[in-house]
Amino acid sequence: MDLQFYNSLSRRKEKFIPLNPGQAGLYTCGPTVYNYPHIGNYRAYIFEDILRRTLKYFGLRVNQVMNLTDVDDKTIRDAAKEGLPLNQFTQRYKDAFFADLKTLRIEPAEHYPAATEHIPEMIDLVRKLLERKVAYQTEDGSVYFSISRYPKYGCLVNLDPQQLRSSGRVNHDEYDKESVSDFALWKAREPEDGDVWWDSPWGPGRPGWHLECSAMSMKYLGESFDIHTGGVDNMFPHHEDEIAQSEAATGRQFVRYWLHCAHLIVEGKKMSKSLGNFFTLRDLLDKNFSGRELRYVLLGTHYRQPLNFTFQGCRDAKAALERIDDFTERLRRCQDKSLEDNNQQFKSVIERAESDFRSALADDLNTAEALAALFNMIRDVNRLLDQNNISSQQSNKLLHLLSQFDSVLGVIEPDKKEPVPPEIERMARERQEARKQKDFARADSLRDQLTELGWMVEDTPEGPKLKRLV
RNA sequence: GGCGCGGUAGCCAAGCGGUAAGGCAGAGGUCUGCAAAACCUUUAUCCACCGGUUCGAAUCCGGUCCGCGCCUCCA
Repeated sequence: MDLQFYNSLSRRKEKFIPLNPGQAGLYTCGPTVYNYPHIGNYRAYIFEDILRRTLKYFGLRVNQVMNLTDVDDKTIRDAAKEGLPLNQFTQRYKDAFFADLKTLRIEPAEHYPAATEHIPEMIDLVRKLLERKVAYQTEDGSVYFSISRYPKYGCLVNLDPQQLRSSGRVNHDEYDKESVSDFALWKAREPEDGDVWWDSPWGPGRPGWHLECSAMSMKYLGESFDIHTGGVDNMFPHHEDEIAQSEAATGRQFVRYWLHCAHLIVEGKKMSKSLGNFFTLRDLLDKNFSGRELRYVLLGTHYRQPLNFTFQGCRDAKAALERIDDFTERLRRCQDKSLEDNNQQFKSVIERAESDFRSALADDLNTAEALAALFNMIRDVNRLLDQNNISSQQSNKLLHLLSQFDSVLGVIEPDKKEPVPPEIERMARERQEARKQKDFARADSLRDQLTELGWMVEDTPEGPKLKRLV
């Protein structure tokens, strides 16, 4: 099955045909590093991670660029509030971001360009736009993009430029824009900016918000590239403006496929600090949920569907993952038994799983369905396992298949297990001894003691198994 | 007001023209010394509501109600 994605540009699913066969250029909107990201942000990053991993699963070489926005109104404002130099302030959040990526098992991108390190590229772009007369300079030394000189404006979000209302949010310093909807390419230095400014042909200032993404994506991926992603809220104005300024500068199509992921709500309500339902990854870890569990929760809903995040959902995820863990553990312990010839049956289980999994992902990254394919396989194989009808060679094959699935999902591999303390081990052995003597009262009392210490013991045909209670 | 998304079992959630995936939870059973795990059976005659198109609709069209997002710096 061919890979297809829902392209926001055309509002329909389209077969994915990369610009260069066998490769995919991917620009994923990254964090503005002025704060710790919340779980909604992570929904976007995990969606982007699934996209990346799926492209690889389908044999494409991926070149992913994720920007770090380390200069904008908020970074400047908050750094000043804390009396820190901008780069020192943003470094804290960059570090936290990368730590979180690890916790969430998000694969690193090939490039993480920071806006502050690409000022010259941005200035070049502004220069080009001025040359092409789609931008103009104002008296204070700012440069704006002129929407009226770019007829295609609004193609992504289907907005009528005439209808853009002038919101009350227009800054006092933008009074000399030709049109309220024109957006800043370069912002002249203001007193509040402190020492955050760069020299430019138009005087000291800093880049406009959208400029970095155009400049950096084109630098690393070329003037025209395959895929650009972000949250739906970024479609306007951010992505719309990116398209305008990039295509006006190059005369070429900027991005071929735009993918946007929907938002996350919490217990049916919009996440907001005032409602007290605003969570960072740290908050979840403090509540004893793992990154793996959050990742699983986020994979359960298709990325273009609003996701209702609940703590019940996190608990459900825990249980579902335990089912996966029990299964992989069972495969690892699997030993050859007296086997009937089950090759035909085994083959059909594997084939169905593989093809269902593959077509689920191919169809616009349907992770919910991919997960269903995984669980169907688990049930089928458990059935064979119950009949002692899986050879060790077959179980190895299955473990290999699971790791292939996990190269996309990133949730199958268990978290590092706490080693079993010797004392616990000893008690389990003692209990096993008691069971052999048919001293079940003693065996059960030992099991109760183990439970109290936080360990569950399960008796399996291969001997007792200890599980940490969570 | 404009543009757009959604309402599917107790909860989460796929499916988007051919007769309801999957996970969690619940009930009964098999297995087990007892458990746990696993497996089996079971849990929506029905997909917000009302009309229409069709041999056939949760899926398409129109309308109604409800929830949500964006409309200049929020994933």
